[in-house]
Amino acid sequence: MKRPTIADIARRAGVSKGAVSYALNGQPGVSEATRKRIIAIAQEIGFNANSAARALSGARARAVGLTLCRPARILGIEPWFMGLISGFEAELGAQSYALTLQVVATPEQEVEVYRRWWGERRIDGVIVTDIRENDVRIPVLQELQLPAVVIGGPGDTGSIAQIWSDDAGAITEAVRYLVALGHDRIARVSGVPDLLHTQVRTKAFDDICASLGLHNTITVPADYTGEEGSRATRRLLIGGDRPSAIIYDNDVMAVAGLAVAQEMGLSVPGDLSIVAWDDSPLCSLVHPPLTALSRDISAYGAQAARELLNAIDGKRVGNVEAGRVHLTPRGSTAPPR
Amino acid sequence: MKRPTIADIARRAGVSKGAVSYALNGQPGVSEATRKRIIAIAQEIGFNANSAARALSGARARAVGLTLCRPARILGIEPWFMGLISGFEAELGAQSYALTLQVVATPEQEVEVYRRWWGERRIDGVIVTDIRENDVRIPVLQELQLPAVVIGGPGDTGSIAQIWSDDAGAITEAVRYLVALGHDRIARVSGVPDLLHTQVRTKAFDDICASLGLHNTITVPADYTGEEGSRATRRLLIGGDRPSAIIYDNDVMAVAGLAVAQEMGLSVPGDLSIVAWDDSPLCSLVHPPLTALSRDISAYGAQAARELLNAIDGKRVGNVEAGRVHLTPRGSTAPPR
DNA sequence: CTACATCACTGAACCGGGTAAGTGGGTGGA
DNA sequence: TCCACCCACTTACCCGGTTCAGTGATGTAG
Repeated sequence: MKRPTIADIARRAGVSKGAVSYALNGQPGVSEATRKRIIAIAQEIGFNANSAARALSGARARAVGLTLCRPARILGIEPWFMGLISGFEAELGAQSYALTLQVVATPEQEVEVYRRWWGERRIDGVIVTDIRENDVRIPVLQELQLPAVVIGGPGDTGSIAQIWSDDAGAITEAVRYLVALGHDRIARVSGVPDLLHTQVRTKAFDDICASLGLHNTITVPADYTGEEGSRATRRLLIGGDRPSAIIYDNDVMAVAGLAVAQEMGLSVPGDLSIVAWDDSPLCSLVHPPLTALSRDISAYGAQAARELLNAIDGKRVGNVEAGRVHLTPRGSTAPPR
Repeated sequence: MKRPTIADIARRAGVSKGAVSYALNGQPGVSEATRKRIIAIAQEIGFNANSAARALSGARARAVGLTLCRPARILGIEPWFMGLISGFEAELGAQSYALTLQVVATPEQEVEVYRRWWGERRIDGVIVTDIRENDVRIPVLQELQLPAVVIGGPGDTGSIAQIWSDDAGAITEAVRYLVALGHDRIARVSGVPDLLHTQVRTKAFDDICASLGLHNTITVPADYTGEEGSRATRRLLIGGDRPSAIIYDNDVMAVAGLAVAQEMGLSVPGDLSIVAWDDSPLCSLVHPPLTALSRDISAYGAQAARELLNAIDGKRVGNVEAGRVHLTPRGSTAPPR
């Protein structure tokens, strides 16, 4: 009925609770026979060490934190975060770390949550996403000496580890592919411009377009929602010199863009080619299925979790590039008519 | 540098740590002047009570758990879970409860996670989703006396609180609407048949169809993924007596179904009407936008969190019906040609 | 003027693990 | 034979809050 403690085990085994602690943690100080007996008793009565007591005596909380700072309607529909979370879990679960989640509205609130969590010793480290230029969270993490890994970049995060994928290389590949198909009026609908990875992508897009001698290129900023994706697409398509291909910074906006094109009577890919960034089941769900820049988001998350656990263990962690992004051609891209 | 404790505050205020505890928790036993002084010091040095110490001395862990038992690729794309999580957060955050998440593969693993979390005193209660008939988790929750609320139903959950929405009423409304438009060959692509709410919906669908005298009705089971949605739709559309309308148990399958229809050269809604269950931005993103059964998922989650907090406080919680489901007509439904 | 209640606090025990220091018995080497 | 040393434990204290049983000072009623 009452949840068992090591004292219960000690009593049943006829030893002190110190011995039980040594036995259960694989420490030296007990004989193999006693250890086995103690472990058997623990199993039998379904013992689980009280995490609070453990955390209190200097050990770890065995939990890491993640804050999500996007409106719920984007969090829900974008596969990105859930993919990431699944990846974390795979790694954290194996080490029996728990994941603590908080949805917030602003980066300032994220800072507050970090302070609170760390002050309460609720977590041993945090995973930081959606990093911005001069992100307010970085100095706080350093001040608190709170172990962390940043997903995204590369950018300036001081001593904090970073996991990033080669966004610049990916967008370069996408543009080259479209150019090879014969496109020369390529537009891009980007994510939130404040985010560091948006900036990296925009710069790489401008660079490759310039170096290939493309002039009618444009990046329209949006916010990852379908509504903004539609609006941006409409703006691009009603203009005089309408693009023959659009690259979107997420799958949701790409799907919205496809719907706008269809609504306007344009054929995809005949009149307009579409490339989505971050492939997801959504991309192969629609008709025509969308050509996309794919990466293994779960693996990305797993790697981030691994690095965070290293950082928590005091190991120095530097910048790590996660698995490659590659282009998955599908029905939404073709030579322009 | 070192995170401050109540002992630090006590020293600075020149009182005992007992007094500090009383002051910070609004307990009687200190004068207003002293209380204010202590609170000011706590603020100044950025004090946060160590959650482990608090949990250890009999109090709450101030955290609730949620396990998700679906493949990552569904979790990611379906807005449902993230909407629910946002709803939880709104309520939990206000009471400064944390949400601990675990993604698992089977209901048996969920049981294990519950046992471990509860044994470790990591959580004060759990939110249970995707309830099945004779769900293995129910007896365990009762055995452990772990506070819980079940989302979904209504079904037999013994003494455990339930939050449910009127799925039967909703599907009845959808069928009546389609019949009013002139449809008489209505099909349904359902979610995983083991889940309780799928069974509730299937029974309600069969009942209303029978009572309206519809005979060419069929429910094809699927698993919420786009692939299965496509497959089920294809099966329905190539048959001899093809349906003029299909109701899908989630948005993802509905979008997949739309793509299949388009791919087969059928016009939506001309040749086929489509109704999605659980409205989401995804439904208004595609072309034509999908008629859907809408409910406020976040509010649903918030209510569940509220009930769970009540259950944790030892208040008796019964079955609660969450906000209504209503039909949102959009471009994907029309009278059959 | 005493008896008693109330207030504002203090001191110490307690929660359940982790762990440094201590203890007694057995073994080995000189 | 004696000492040193190791093994297998036990003892006791620590972590940082909460809480209960005092305690001295003050107020109040009889």
